[in-house]
Amino acid sequence: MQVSLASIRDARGEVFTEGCPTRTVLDHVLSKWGVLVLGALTDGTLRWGELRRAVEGISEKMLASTLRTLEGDGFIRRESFPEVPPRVEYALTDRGRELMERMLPLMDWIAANADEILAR
Amino acid sequence: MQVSLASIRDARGEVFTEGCPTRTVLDHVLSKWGVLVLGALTDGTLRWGELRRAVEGISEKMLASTLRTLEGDGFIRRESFPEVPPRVEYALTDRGRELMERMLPLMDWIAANADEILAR
DNA sequence: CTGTATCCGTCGCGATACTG
DNA sequence: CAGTATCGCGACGGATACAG
Repeated sequence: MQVSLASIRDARGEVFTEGCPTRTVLDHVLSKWGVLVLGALTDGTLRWGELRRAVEGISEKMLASTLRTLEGDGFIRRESFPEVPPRVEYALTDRGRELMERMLPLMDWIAANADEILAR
Repeated sequence: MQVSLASIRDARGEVFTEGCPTRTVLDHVLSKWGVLVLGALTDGTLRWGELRRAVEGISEKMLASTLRTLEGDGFIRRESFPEVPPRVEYALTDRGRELMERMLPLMDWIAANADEILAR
């Protein structure tokens, strides 16, 4: 079971240098609420209210903030419809789907092993 | 490019329920410093001091705390040698390697795309 | 060298109220 | 329905000093 991170190390052998853009993206994408929001959007478009209910426990403030960050990074797309009452839909972009293709195996493994990991 | 999270949804269609063990493991493993420490250990054993230097910017307090959490979850193993001066080595366990097998493609993709993602 | 203990700032985040 | 504005607290985490 050979695993290596060599391809993403810099010249000094460091993983993700401080101040490096990678750290920022890592923080956005792997944040407490970021992963859950991205996960919720993985199998389809959701409206604001649906998202709020799907990501159990998230506050409106954090949902808004997380959505704006992920939209700013181009992982999700916001589409608002000029109706009454208002309707706004959120969905993964192509970039977001690329990301989730890599994230899903990880979340899947964690979901499958969480109980055993915490059993102690 | 079809992607789905259906396998890890619960009966109510929610992703990771609040209070679920999965959320805890997610927080440990995807924490700001957790990913970097795990990443640093990915291609081999490191001593405390090496780890501190490899994970640029981490404080001693957070390094200690992160290591204890990840050790508690069984992702890393701590081995201390009764020498003077003291020597302590940290390495991934089998479980840790299983985790990193799933995490590395993600980190790799992020490292490769971070610049473009933040370019705006 | 490998940590632990303590202090203490800040800011992440939740709660609440309010608006288009 | 889909958010924004404001307040306030608690804990996350950095700096420093000290210990084994």
